[in-house]
Amino acid sequence: MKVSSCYTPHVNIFQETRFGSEEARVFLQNCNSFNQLKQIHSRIIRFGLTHDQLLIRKLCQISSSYGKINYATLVFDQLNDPDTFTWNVMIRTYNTTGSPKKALFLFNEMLCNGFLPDKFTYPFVLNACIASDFIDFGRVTHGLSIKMGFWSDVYVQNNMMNLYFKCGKNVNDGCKVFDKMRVRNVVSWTTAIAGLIACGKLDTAREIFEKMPSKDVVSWSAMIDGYVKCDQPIKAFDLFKRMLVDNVRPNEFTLVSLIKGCTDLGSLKLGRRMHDFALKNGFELGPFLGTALIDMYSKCGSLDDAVKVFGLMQVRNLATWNTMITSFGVHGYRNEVLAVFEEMVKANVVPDVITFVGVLSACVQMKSLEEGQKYFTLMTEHYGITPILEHYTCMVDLYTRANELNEICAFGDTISASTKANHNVAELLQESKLTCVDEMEKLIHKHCRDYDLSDLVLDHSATPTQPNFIGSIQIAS
DNA sequence: ATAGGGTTAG
Repeated sequence: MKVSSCYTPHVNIFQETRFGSEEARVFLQNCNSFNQLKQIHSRIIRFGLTHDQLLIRKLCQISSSYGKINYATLVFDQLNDPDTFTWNVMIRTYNTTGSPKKALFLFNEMLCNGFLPDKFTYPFVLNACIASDFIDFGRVTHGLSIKMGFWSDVYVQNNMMNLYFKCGKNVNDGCKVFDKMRVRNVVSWTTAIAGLIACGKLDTAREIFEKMPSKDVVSWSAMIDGYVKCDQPIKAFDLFKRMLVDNVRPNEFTLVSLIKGCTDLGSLKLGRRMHDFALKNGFELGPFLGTALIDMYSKCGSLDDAVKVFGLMQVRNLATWNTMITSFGVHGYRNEVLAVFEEMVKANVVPDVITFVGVLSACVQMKSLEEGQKYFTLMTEHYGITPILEHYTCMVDLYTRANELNEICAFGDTISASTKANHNVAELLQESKLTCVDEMEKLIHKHCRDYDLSDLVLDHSATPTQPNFIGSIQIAS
């Protein structure tokens, strides 16, 4: 046995014996992982360099950039004199790690300690206000930004507009901000369009869209998605065709909206067409695109294709699993529902309320009280999920079949206590009958027309690496 | 270092 080939010497990134502020700075500059950062940090402590505020600030900033908010907070607390940049970094990281309220607390602390925000601080803070649904905090910030002279910054104004549209659902205030802006960029226009679409002002949004001096993918996608959301998929596809003519390359967002439009139309033909478009143009089957396709195929009647897409997906998220589970359920494949559920658990994906609606419904289809009880207990005790009306409805169904009167009565009390008066169980049950395939088909024929994209000519030889690949798509005249 | 658009639901 050759010992030498097995022996790998321990690699130490710190070869120098001397480790001063200068060396630490260089190491931090070249640091490219959180683990390395921790090693450098421990060196800094061991060599007594913690008095160097610049080093500590850098440590804080870099750990933030890795999203390690707890670590960053510990470091931040050791700073005697954090600069505005570092405050900003901390506020942003609290936002991106899902604690927008803490971001606002930090902003408050920043002001109390006499630190002045700069033009970067406001966008972070406004985002935190939106995420926390704190419109009043946002208004105060608005006033502050004016007092401090940062009002004219486009970033500040765009975020302000977003606050009023999104958080306050306040069309007037949002539009006021937009009107008052002297300089607008694509984001300003798109924010206004998206804001108006939430508030239901689709026509006004379209007017602004047409006035836009230059539109990018996001602007087109926002408008397209608006039509899909407002139940006007045909208009969405018309816009999509115009977008291609304008040589704007669609992205995953655009396609997901359009596929949703196919689902709403119930058009398998158009859905396949969009899938084909995605494949031919080299789109990856990411969790959003894939999930939208699974849902489309399932609801348009082709469970086989839904399963195929699911099988091809490299990255799946919770919605992907839920959609597959629900799809099997709707099509009556209860054993598959449970199989997919077990696979999901094995893949370490934590199920949620929706997952168990699918799972318990499958138990009802199997008429298996035993399975139902098993999963109900798993849901409440192992996953700590509070049951919703749909879960109770399944359990009542199972207990009724088994003639377990005591259980039914117990559930009856729970349901009465936990649901609002306007929840009508009978209505829900009535609606659920629509999932029977015959009814679905009737509905589709009644309400949906097959929209044809045959005038859209796709060049199959186009490859995603060609930057101007859209140029190969023509609209036949 | 900052901003706008997306999928699932008995």
